[in-house]
Amino acid sequence: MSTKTASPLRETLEQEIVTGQLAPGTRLEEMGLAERFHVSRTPVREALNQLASIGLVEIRPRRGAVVAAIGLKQMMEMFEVMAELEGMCGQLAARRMSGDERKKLAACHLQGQPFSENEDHDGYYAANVCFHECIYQGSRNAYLADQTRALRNRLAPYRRLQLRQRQRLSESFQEHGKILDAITQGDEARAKQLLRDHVTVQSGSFTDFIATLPSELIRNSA
Amino acid sequence: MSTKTASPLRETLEQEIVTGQLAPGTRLEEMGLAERFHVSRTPVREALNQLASIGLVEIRPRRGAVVAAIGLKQMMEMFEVMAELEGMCGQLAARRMSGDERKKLAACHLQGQPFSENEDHDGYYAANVCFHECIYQGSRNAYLADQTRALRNRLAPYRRLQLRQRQRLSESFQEHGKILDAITQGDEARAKQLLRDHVTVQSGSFTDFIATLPSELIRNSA
DNA sequence: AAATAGAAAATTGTATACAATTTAGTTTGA
DNA sequence: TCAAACTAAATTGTATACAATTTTCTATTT
Repeated sequence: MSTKTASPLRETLEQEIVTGQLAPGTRLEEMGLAERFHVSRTPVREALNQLASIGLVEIRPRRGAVVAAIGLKQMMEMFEVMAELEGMCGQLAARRMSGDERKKLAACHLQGQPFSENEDHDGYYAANVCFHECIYQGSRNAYLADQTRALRNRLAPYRRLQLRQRQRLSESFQEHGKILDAITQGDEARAKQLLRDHVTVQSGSFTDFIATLPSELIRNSA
Repeated sequence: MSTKTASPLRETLEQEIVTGQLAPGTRLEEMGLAERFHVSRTPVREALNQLASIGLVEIRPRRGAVVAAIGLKQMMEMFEVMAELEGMCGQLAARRMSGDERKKLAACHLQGQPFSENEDHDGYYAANVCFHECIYQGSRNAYLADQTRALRNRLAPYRRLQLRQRQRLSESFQEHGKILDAITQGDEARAKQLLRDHVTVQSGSFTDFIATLPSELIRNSA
């Protein structure tokens, strides 16, 4: 909505939430944010509204805004949807990607190799985003890409922790290799299945994933 | 966000957009809406923000808000996603619905029969919503249900027109019957496929659908 | 007469002021 | 000493005022 003030504000907060700088459950007081960004409460409220609409913050009427803490049930639900959307992206990408796009995807993949070998989590995280972004674009469905990206961002604070597990990096990299093959060969069904699995169970059991999450990040009674 | 004022305002506007009372492309001036609802511009802006986040209105910075007009390309993209989400709902519903829920779905289905036979479009539309809502609930995935419902609402102004086509009602009713069967029998794959087709091509060609849309409703250059 | 430039009006974005509700702190009672 | 109730402070929701940009209308020139 707002152009000059509220928009950068939204982006900054979104970034901090997605990266985990602002942990789920953190209170977001309008006055505090207004002072921090040297603006009035009005654009702050707009930004919070927008973040609430994405689901990144939760606004309880008359009781302020907090960084959204996702309950266990809801998180499983979101991963279930995420898997399907990622799978769909992969399927469409396998069908529709141009030759150049396939080459670029391969390049993105290789770019992650050194990070994977050196266990550079932050580096691999960036390469990982790039790889998946390529697939989103390749689906040739901008709306699907937007939705999938939004959900990925919303789950990012949790997925990020997951990638910190030992050996998760090399596993992820190997899976990317298989996905790249399937897409390169135009094998829609296989690309879909691989991407679905890649996201959901992340090659290990979902229970393992849950077990590694700090309990503070999970809302207890929701 | 806001409780007393902005929330009902949002619901009213959303309803009017979804039902087509406010046609795509209609300008939404803040002052005008403020006077109409006897409130200030502040809650109006909040409501518009929320509607923009759902995608029901488009806000161009410094240039006001209009009811979102979906371009042809984007509409096809959204239908593609919608089909997948509906199919997923059907698949999960076939797997997870309780006996009672299946009975309720059957009841919803039968409820639409008279409307279908009498060509009562408004009546059938309501029954149709009920039928699909049952499936959403049955997926036991509240997040998926929310997303699917939101997309359905966003496409509602266009789908509504489609249902007005001759014989579309009885076709839809017959398809519902098959879907009900698949879900009742727990045939996940078939339920998924049937619901996918039900949404997308709507049993006829997508081109036919496009051809029946008034050109005013489609944004020409986007 | 048409087109362009300028000015005025209207509309959006932001800030501030006010009202209402919630939360926290203190006091009083059992 | 603990609990409950009342008061005060803080925070959110709404309204209004002001600033900035866009749009429209008019006037002048070609």
